[in-house]
Amino acid sequence: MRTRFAPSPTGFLHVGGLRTALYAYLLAKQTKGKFLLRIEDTDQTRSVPGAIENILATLHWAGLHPDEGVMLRKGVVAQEGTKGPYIQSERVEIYRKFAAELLAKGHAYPCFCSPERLTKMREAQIAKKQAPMYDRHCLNLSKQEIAQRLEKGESHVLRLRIPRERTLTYEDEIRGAMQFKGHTVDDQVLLKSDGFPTYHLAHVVDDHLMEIDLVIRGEEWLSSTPKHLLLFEAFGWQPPRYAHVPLLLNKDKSKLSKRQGDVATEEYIREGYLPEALLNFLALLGWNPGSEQEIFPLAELTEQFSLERVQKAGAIFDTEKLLWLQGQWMRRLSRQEFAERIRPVVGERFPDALRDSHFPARAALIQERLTFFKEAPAMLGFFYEEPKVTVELLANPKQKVTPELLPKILRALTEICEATLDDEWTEDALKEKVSAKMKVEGLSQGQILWPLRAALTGLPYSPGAYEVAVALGRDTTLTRLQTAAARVE
RNA sequence: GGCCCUGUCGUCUAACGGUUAGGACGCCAGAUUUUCAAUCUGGUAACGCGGGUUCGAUUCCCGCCAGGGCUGCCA
Repeated sequence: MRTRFAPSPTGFLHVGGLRTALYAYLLAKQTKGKFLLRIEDTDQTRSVPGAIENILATLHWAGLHPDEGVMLRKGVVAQEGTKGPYIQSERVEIYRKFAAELLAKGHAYPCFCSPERLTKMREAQIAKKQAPMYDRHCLNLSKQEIAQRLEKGESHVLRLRIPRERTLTYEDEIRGAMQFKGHTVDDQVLLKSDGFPTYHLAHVVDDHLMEIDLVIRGEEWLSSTPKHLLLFEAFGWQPPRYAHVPLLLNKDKSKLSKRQGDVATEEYIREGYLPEALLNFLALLGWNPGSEQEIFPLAELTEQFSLERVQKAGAIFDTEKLLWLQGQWMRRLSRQEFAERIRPVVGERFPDALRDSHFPARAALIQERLTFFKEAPAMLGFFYEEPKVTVELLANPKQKVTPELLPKILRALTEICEATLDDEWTEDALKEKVSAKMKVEGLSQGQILWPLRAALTGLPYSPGAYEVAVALGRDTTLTRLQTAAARVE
């Protein structure tokens, strides 16, 4: 199966677009077909420089690599495939040729109406509570007049002539049987006065020429589908199957917009989300596996995805679950990869981390405690700089550690550590000695371990006392205990 | 206004005539625990409304209501 994703280069990649791209990608991969990327830049006024690179880079981050069409090669925009060009602005001659065919066959007609007249016409229609639609003023022009005005080079567009008496039907892959009455469909502009095609013409021509057999796009295109069907028919082409995916919604259920939150995929990249987490989240917004599985690597999505299980109703883009998925995916990283990923992040603030041979072991202590890599420096800082230990931190009412008790506790801890040699400096050995000491001194676990952990880390919460002591080593542990002891005297 | 789409816990969703309406996130409680996370257990919470059809409707039909999309020489 050949599917495509066809964004407009108007800025960033919208998360809704990413989901559409994901679905198209999954179906292509599932059928061992091709996933194409086409750029729809027929609106000269909206194209933004750099947007193509930006969108491609984001798709690359997500791992949705196009097999054909526009793609990034060594960071540069390139086009690959035999059915190009894949950037619509480079295809205008093609569209003009097909537009001429439509004109010749009588499926389209030139329209000379000025924007002003059209605006007035619409206003009048609305005032009369009529549906705003082109009144076919130019359809009634005589052949000579048309020829004359064309001859003069008068500005005009080309409109699709909708057979008003027809009823257009098709079977949507997601929504089922669809039906539209011709007289409710407007005579759509196909070719603009600047010679560029509108989306409608370009979509039909391109998806036919590029042999796309399944068009996956947002629900906002549902009501223009009859126009597209008519175009395929006018050209005598087999139309593709259509799957209109439900919209992603704001909290108030309106179409997801920039105004009400982060809709740019880049924003989530910047936040530090893993592509696996975002894709997993997006896949489940509108699709379900029919099982109770929640965690889906891309490969499993590819295996299990099906349009039959795509939801018809729109889904509110609520990122709470995304956060949870992010945590899940963090924990799924191998220890080694996790360490490699956070090392540069920690190194930015603590250069020593870059040279630290113990770094992987230390990183392992926080893997299940963080959600984003950027949290790592704050959590591992105590390995690379002296913690700021205060009496307030060392004492803890909940653990029944009073300031008065601290000297005694810290002395006990120091004794334990002094009595534990380097070669027996393990969690088990320390545990054993600590519990023996507890009994002798009449202290509870909390009373002895809270101050130990606090003295070593300077943090109200952190990995456990024993883990930290072992990761820090005997010497540093003793030094920090002494520092803390000095503080409480 | 017209056309079209949609309607199950707060959110994402399962169910395809008969279920104590299931799961996940969130939230709450408990367990674990030196802290914070993580983890485990339990709890909270939904079929928009009204008519049909049927022995029986969340499920099928109709109407209503609500929300949304489109209604551009934007995509």
